Amino acid sequence: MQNMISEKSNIGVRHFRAFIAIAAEGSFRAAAAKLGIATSALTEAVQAVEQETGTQLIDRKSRPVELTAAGKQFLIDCQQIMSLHHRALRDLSLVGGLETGEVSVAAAPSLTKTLLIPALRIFRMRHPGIRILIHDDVAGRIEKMILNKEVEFAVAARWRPTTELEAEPIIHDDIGMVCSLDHRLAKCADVSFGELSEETVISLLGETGTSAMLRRSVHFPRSLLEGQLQAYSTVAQLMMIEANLGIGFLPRLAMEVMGTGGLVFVPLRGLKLRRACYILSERRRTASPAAEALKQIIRQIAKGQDTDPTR
Amino acid sequence: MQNMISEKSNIGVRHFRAFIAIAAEGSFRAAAAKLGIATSALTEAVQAVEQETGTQLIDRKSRPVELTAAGKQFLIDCQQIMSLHHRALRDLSLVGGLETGEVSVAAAPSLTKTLLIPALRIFRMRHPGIRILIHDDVAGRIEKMILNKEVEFAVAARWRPTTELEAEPIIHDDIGMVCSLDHRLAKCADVSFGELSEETVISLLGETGTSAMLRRSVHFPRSLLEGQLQAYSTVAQLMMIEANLGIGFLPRLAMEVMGTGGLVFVPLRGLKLRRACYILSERRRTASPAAEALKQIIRQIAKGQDTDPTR
DNA sequence: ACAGTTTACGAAGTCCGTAAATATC
DNA sequence: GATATTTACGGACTTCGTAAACTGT
Repeated sequence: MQNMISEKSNIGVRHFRAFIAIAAEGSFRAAAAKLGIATSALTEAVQAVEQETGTQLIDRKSRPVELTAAGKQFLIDCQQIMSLHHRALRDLSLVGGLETGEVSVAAAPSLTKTLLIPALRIFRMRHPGIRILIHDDVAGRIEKMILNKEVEFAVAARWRPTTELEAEPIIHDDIGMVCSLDHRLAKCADVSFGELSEETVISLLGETGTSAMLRRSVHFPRSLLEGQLQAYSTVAQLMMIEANLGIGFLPRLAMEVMGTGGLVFVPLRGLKLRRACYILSERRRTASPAAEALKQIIRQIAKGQDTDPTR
Repeated sequence: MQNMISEKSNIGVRHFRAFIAIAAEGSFRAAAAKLGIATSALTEAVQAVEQETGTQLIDRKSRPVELTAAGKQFLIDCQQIMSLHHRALRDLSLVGGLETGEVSVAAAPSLTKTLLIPALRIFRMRHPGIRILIHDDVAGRIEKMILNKEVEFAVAARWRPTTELEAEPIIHDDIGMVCSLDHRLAKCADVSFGELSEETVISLLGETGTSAMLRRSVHFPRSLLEGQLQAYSTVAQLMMIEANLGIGFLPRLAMEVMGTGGLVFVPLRGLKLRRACYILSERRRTASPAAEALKQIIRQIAKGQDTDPTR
């Protein structure tokens, strides 16, 4: 007798289904009807198991046919296997069908409010079973989180171009002066650097994407780069600006982090600075269906929000 | 999307095996080598699952290929299913392979010692994993035990022919006089009824297979039918005979219940009475492999023991 | 006799191998 | 450019249906 039992066996779910149906119906005929196949197929299936294991499962010498002792034990095993089989495939289908699962995203704070949150509102409605984990952090951290697989993708400006990351541009964000509604320049359509020489500048500590961009611009005055007041976070910076302690240079969307409140965005006259924002993903890694769905919604939202008329 | 997930799905152990191997080896190629099939078969198998569930299991855009989150969960399910699958078929094979299981037999006391016990000695050696349950009882009870499915089969003389029971003759058992070694007739080659007229007869209470047979025989003297001493069981009857309290009329094999001790079997001159002993089974019911194996051994033993030279 | 099961055989589908194309590193 | 995976396609094996033979009530 071959002892390779089940290692290379052809016995599969088909046989289990057949046997379970016969056991349940008490007859090959009824089971065949229930499964929608011919009785000969059932005969063949049961015989295959019996031959392979050398054990009779069903006693046909009685009507109605009756399970042998071994068959009764095997039936329990079959039912358990089929139950697991069913659950495994159903769970898998739910993931693919976006009915369950999880997606974790990182987002720059500036994009969280305008882009990610509106996208999430739609996504939640469409796929209420999917859990979403948001990590909002600064640009440098975000890229690391993707590479560490802590998040599946991110919505952020690009920090340092890496070959490991794929960046799909989705929205453009103008950089300009931000001040309080109460500021003397709040009502201007735009502002020149000459008008700003007396202003208190509130900047961020250390290097950020925006500060790097400003420094790279030959037109932007060096004197305005380092602020008299420096905040650690964008939120602190904006709170100070809102309190009219000074002005700052920020992307428009970053300003909107603070809500519709007392802040005004004033473009810089003669200097069109804009940063591109991207969906950042790890290269050579396929997004989960949930992540892909969320990305798609983000693209839609971004299309509507983008300040670039060429898109 | 079709929601008949797994109800009629073709996903089976083949797919699970393929996926598990790929996950374990981290590569289609290595998995194919391990399973001894072509990589294209693995591609096909994984794609089938992915298509059916609409969920990607493996991220091929990286080397080595990597399971997706859904794939990792599915892997656990696959392993569990395959483990059950393996165990179910192995258990079944063990039963068929007579490595485990149980068989219950009834036997007439007279046949237990000469037939069943020698058979069991062989059976135990060949199939030590099989549990055996022996019910020794009188003929009338034995048949009921078969019909009640308390035992799978019995070794006994036939009691009342029933259509429900199948009787396979295996051994013939001469009926003769049994007396103590110390009895005056103990050394005779045979004995006539005339020599027995003075003897004390020890019989069994009520009707037994043997007494019915003796009564049916026109040559057997009516005076010897009812004993002066009557015992309830064959053992008690034989003990009294051994104590030389009288003689009895019994089948030879029944006498041997008492061991090689102080009893002698003396044929009846001019009267060849013999009972047939059978393997009794329920009609239209297939024996378990263990039962069939035991039956086969019993047949072998019976062949050697049978007093009928025509067999 | 009748209903149920098995056998025989042929059609359709599944599985798997070869080899060429494509993708990743 | 080397290694890995997928695609295309064809042959062998499985699976299943039909119909006839067989078995049990």
